[in-house]
Amino acid sequence: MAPVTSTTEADAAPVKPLRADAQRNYDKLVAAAREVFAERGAEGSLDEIAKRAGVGPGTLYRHFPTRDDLIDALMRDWTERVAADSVAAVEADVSAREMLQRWFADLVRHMTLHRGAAAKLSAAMDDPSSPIYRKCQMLGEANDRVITHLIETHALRDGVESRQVQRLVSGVATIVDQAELDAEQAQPMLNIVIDGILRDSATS
Amino acid sequence: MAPVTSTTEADAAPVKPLRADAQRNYDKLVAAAREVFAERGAEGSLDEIAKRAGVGPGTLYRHFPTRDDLIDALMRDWTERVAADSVAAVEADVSAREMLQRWFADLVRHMTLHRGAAAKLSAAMDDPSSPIYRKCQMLGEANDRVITHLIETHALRDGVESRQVQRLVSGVATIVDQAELDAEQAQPMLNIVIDGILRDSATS
DNA sequence: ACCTGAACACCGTTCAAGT
DNA sequence: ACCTGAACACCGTTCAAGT
Repeated sequence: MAPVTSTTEADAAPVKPLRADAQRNYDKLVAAAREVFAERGAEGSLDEIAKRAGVGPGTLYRHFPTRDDLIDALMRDWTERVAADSVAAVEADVSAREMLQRWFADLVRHMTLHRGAAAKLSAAMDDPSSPIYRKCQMLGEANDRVITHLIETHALRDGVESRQVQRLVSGVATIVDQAELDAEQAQPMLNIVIDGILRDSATS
Repeated sequence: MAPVTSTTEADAAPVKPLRADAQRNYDKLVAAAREVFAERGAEGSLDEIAKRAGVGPGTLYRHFPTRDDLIDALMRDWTERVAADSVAAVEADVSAREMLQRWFADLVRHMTLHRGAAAKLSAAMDDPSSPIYRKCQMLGEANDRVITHLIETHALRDGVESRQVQRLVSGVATIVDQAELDAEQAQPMLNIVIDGILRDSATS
């Protein structure tokens, strides 16, 4: 939620500058991909994306050799939003339980960017060769931020590892996505996870 | 594990008898599907399956109008194994924690029958129109058996619902599948779930 | 009643030709 | 340096013709 420092939405990516027409095509492809993935999910037709962007299929391949490269591009400002939410969670003046409830809800929401996104992110978590591996790392760092803070506060059980928590919540996000549940239906599952990592003293 | 009462492996399905050649093709298709799904996962080529079975593509469609009908057929004796494991878990003379550890490991193993199976089962859980919905219900009943037993033993926290537990463990199975983790790597996640549903008194 | 295989549609991917 | 679009390969799905 909190409107943290974020570089201005548009361009400014750390890639070498493109020719004007190439940049225009790049942007149109990303916009078209955002549309198609929103409608059809992560397996939406690449042909359709090229068509909507008004370019030939070869142009799509030149800019994005694989489908995941395209997904990665369309998540450019996503990372910042995730990080901002994790910072907001840590800085909030609430109980450990409430902090986890908010953060996990954020995590699930971010991972269900579009249909199939949660599954892709889950699979990429352990695959450094994936184009979206970096995005997963960022997600991991954001989760680390919250979990580490709670460990330092002695709110969590001994032995709780951030990585395991991330996997587990990713599993919840994937289920929410695949079974087309809405956000509220994730809460009971997340509460079990929270009870599973919170120290007994903090229990209801 | 326990070799519970199971009808003899082969035919004897409750469907109307097929003509001899049709039955032979049916069996060859199921066998070929088992192979291909084992190698390529749940999205393996149907063409390839027909080819390996030595039949035309039309024959595959006659017997199995959708991919999920084929998956359902190949899980015919799967249900019994799942049920048997849940009975064995309940009858085992072990602690609640150990019972859950065994049962959840069984559940994950059964759901990762082949690549993509866990995701399919998770999606079908809330979709009565799915050909494999019945399989999910059976899975649910097996899980109910264990969870209900533990509730009656007062081993679980108040408010724990079998359905939520099933979804959560399905999430773990899906992650295990997608990130290609092996069985042992699921244990830390499952332990969190167990801590999340076990009453405090039973904690390590 | 069941099977075959040609035919069609759709999609991903490549690449020669163009600017 | 980048784009186009034809061409190819592969796959799912249908259906007329056969037995």
